[in-house]
Amino acid sequence: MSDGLPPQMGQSLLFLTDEQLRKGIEAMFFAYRGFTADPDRILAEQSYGRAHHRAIHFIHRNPGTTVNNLLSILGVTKQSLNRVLRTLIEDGLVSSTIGQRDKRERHLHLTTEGAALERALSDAQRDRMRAAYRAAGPEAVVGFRQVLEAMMDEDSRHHYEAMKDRPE
Amino acid sequence: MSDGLPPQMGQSLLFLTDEQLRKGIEAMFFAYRGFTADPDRILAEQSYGRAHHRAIHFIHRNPGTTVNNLLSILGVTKQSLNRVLRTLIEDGLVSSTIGQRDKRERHLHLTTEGAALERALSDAQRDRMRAAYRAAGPEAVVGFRQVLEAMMDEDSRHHYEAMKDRPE
DNA sequence: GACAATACGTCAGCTTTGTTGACATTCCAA
DNA sequence: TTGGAATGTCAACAAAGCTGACGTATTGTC
Repeated sequence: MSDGLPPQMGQSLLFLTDEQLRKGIEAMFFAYRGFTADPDRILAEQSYGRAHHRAIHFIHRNPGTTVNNLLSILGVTKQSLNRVLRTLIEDGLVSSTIGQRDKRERHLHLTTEGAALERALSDAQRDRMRAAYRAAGPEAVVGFRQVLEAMMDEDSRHHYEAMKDRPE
Repeated sequence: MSDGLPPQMGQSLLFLTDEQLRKGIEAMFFAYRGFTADPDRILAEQSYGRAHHRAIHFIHRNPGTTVNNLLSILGVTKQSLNRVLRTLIEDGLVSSTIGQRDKRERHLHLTTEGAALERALSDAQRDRMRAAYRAAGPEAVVGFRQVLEAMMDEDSRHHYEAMKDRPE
């Protein structure tokens, strides 16, 4: 064990050492900061926060979604989401319309103004993601997504898969 | 443009489409939830939060670090860090000793008890990361890390690189 | 038609974790 | 030696999460 590795570990499993895993954990931590940095700057100008960004993103991706559905995607309580949603509706970024089939439901859409903010936010976030993709190359991108998908909870994976191949 | 792609885009740049970038963004969002889920459960039992986890992790990785240095790694205000640090010191998980050379500085170490919690937290997080690595395979892991590193801010990358190859 | 369940909104109150501002202590350099 | 910079602490506030309770409208079921 003079090499610091369990003796039964062959060359093929070197990527599973605690050392490698620790690097992955720290990379995830630092990268997530970069991931949110650019949208955060835009949001701060309008005194919105990350919670608003998440709501806007998933309403954009699921036009007409109900509050309940959004709740299960975001994984927060309705009280928490409601606070965010209320300000977005008051500010005219999101519209809430009573359901036709089921009048208890509210269907959520981005207004023109909401879509404009969504675009600004996702442009900023995509720019960084594009730079990272370009720097790392196409094969790295495949691996990136594979590891991320394998890291998700069951629930998250369901939501992710459901939206994954839906056109923009 | 009947394929929905800009005509100048060759096969080699398909991984840079907005569609691909969006999938990466959503994968990052959902994966980060999984990434923090297991430690969060352990922390909740002791009425600690993610901020405590981060402090414990980086004190473990940088024994004897000063508050200021920890501050720049974590990227929060000193007041915010101080609150977390105070509870950890009161609870006997972290020791704070006045600097010999510069008496303004405090040097931070994990106590035996603090190291035990650190172990529990990182074991849980490593388990999930290991499962994801194993599922995705070694080549995917290389790509995963490459994209994450390219996504970091300058500051984060410096901190990451400084700790990267330091033994556990 | 009565009644339980569902969907949504809201009030109140608490926690965690971020922020700014004010302040004490310590060090260093002019 | 003294004034400014650096380090860390206390106080107060804000964003965004949480639980619990409750009201209202609507739907579905017995």
